Amino acid sequence: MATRKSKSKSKAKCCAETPLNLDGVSDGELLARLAKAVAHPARVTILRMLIERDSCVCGEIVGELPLAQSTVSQHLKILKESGLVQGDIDGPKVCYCVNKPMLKMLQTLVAGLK
Amino acid sequence: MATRKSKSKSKAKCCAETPLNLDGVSDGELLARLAKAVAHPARVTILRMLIERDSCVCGEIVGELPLAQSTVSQHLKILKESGLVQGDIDGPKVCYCVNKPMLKMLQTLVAGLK
DNA sequence: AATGTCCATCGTCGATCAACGATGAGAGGA
DNA sequence: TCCTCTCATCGTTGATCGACGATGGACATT
Repeated sequence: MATRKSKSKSKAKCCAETPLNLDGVSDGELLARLAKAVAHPARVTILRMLIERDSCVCGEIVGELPLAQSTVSQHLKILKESGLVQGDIDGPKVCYCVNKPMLKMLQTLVAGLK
Repeated sequence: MATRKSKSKSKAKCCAETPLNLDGVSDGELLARLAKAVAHPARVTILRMLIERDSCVCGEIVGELPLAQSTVSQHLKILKESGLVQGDIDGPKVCYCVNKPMLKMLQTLVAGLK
């Protein structure tokens, strides 16, 4: 599958949509959680990178950050746990992309502070 | 400077506006900092309380949260350090209010994630 | 002057974060 | 098969957070 690596639908959204189930979480707590996920410069960078390109392989992220691979993986894990990001396995690589509904939720909650 | 006493009971904005000097801080770092300030449910509650009422005495905040006074004071300190909130001494009390330009900045940065 | 109220700060303790190297699991390519 | 590449996870270390009680300072009232 040599064609798989650079081919797989240039701007493809690799990730299936997640319906973002929010169990009994108040929106205050949800805002706090999402804010916490964004509360680190490296994670802001990662998030922006994933937004700019529609999806992104983990290795590219590591390549652009002055951090060890394991550290980047940790940040990605935090972003995934927050729901802002999801990742799908694509062969030996892992493709990450933004969970847009969750990002929208964050934006709505922050915009609602007024 | 005459009546800066405790008579200012009404919805007075007790706080002078701060020009929010952001020296060499990238907007990614700024977003991370502001997000960190919001990244706790108690601080979200405090922020919303300060937004709802135009200003708020510290004691009222303590009265509405299930936390010790010292803990609330810590959260207020974090919010102040982030620039999202400012506090002015008004006699024996301390009046807190939201720094609207900074809140607006947070909203702009989050809304810019797209 | 003495007292009471309001709030910030200190010191502490357990929990979590942030970073790293090392190791391991999967998927291809040789 | 064996090896390489990619990524997640483990284990560790130092720093920071989050909570509390206790202390102390500034101010108003007595």
